Amino acid sequence: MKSSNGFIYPKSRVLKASELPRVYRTLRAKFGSQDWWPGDTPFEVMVGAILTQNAAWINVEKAIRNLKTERALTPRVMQKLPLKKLARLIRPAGYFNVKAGRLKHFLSFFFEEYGGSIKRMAREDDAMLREKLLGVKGVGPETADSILLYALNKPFFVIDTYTKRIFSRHRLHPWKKQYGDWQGVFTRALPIKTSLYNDYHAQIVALGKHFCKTRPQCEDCPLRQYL
DNA sequence: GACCAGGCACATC
DNA sequence: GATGTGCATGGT
Repeated sequence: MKSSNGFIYPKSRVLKASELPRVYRTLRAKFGSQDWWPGDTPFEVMVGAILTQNAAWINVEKAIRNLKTERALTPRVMQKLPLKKLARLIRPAGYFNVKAGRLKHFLSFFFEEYGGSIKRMAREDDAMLREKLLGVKGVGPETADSILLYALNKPFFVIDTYTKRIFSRHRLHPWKKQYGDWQGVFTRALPIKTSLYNDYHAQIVALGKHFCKTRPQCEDCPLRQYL
């Protein structure tokens, strides 16, 4: 199987969805509990979820550090911050003009719907909250689910590029490959449990970062046994 | 200098 | 409904 980065992967058997719990245990045994998301407060997690869109996390950290230095990592302060200044602070995260706008859109939503209160937001009905988040310009399915899962501890499984890449390689993918189809594969195979969804996605990212990118031939990939 | 990284909106077919 | 494109920095 040839990947987008040009490497030839070993041909895999078809991984079954019913094996996903065991795959998790394998990853967990290799990487240990990941204890995600890296963020001090729910608001920081939400901001990080927008900033990390198609960006390397190391660069997101720089942007967040800038916001902290300016004491701008609170809803009220960030909302008052001029768009240009916000863009300048988050510059290292890339697409800074776009993302500054997206943060502003999110803040408007956050204040209009919940008065800038995480607690009030968390009291919203789960499915309704997801719909509302998806209505915010700049918040797509992955960002919405990241916010729901990692900022608000609600059971929504996050699908990202790593997930699609890794499990496609093991030939486990939905017939249609839209976000919701992918999500269904995992939620149908796993118990609905926030802590599991949380750590499973974190394990996938750990795997994606350390193996499928830097060691694409997978001599020592923890999932090699499933090929 | 090319390629990639924890996406999304929008245009076009 | 699928596919293509713009957005942009910083590391490899």
